[in-house]
Amino acid sequence: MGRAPCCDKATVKKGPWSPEEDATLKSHIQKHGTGGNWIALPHKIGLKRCGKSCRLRWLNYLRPNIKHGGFTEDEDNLICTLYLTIGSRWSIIAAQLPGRTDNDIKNYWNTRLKKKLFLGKQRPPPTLDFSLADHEALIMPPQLVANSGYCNYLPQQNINHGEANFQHQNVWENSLINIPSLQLQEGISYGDMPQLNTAAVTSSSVENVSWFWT
DNA sequence: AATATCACCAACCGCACGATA
DNA sequence: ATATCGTGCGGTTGGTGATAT
Repeated sequence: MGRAPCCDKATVKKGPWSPEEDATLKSHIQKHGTGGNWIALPHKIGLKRCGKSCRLRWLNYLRPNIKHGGFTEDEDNLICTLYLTIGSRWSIIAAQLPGRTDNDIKNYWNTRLKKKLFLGKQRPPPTLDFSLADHEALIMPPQLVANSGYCNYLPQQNINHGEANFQHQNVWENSLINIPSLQLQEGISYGDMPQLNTAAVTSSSVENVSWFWT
């Protein structure tokens, strides 16, 4: 037996939100908060919506200080850098971009940035397939948390030698390296994109991560 | 002008996880 | 210890407008 659905799908309304629904939800949350229970919220305010749908609508659209569209070059670079570093962990990436939602960034990546970054390339970008513990170790050194910065991986050796070591380092102030530009400037084809050597990545040895050109 | 294809994005779905009874 | 529930997340879908043929 599967898990019980969170709402009655026969009676719940789906599809685009009307301005009236938006106003009802926004007004209630601004006055009373979510009440800590999204499932109960729609019943309480008379919306024929699933609680999850209300939560999504609030977080992605109605919440104050949400920015839509108009991504800057800096934001592009940060998204690309973080994606190449931690993969599709959109909530973590969104946390580095004030006013942006994970859904927005995910859509932006899937529809535009991926194409921009890998324009004309034959294969999709490499997936970074290593454990959660490794992700955490890679992206959350103490300095990173303290400074709300992020880490980066930079090539140490000549890329023509078939193997390049990327050294973990924190990136401060204006020292962010534009990975997409770097790849384009160096004329590296997609086939040269680094594949993560997962065997080289452990929580205890993240200072030097090896990548291999394929 | 009509049709097909593409691009974008809001919203849905199912799963995993943590809290709690 | 375990079952249940609510929440958060990432993947995917479907509607709509823009563009190409």
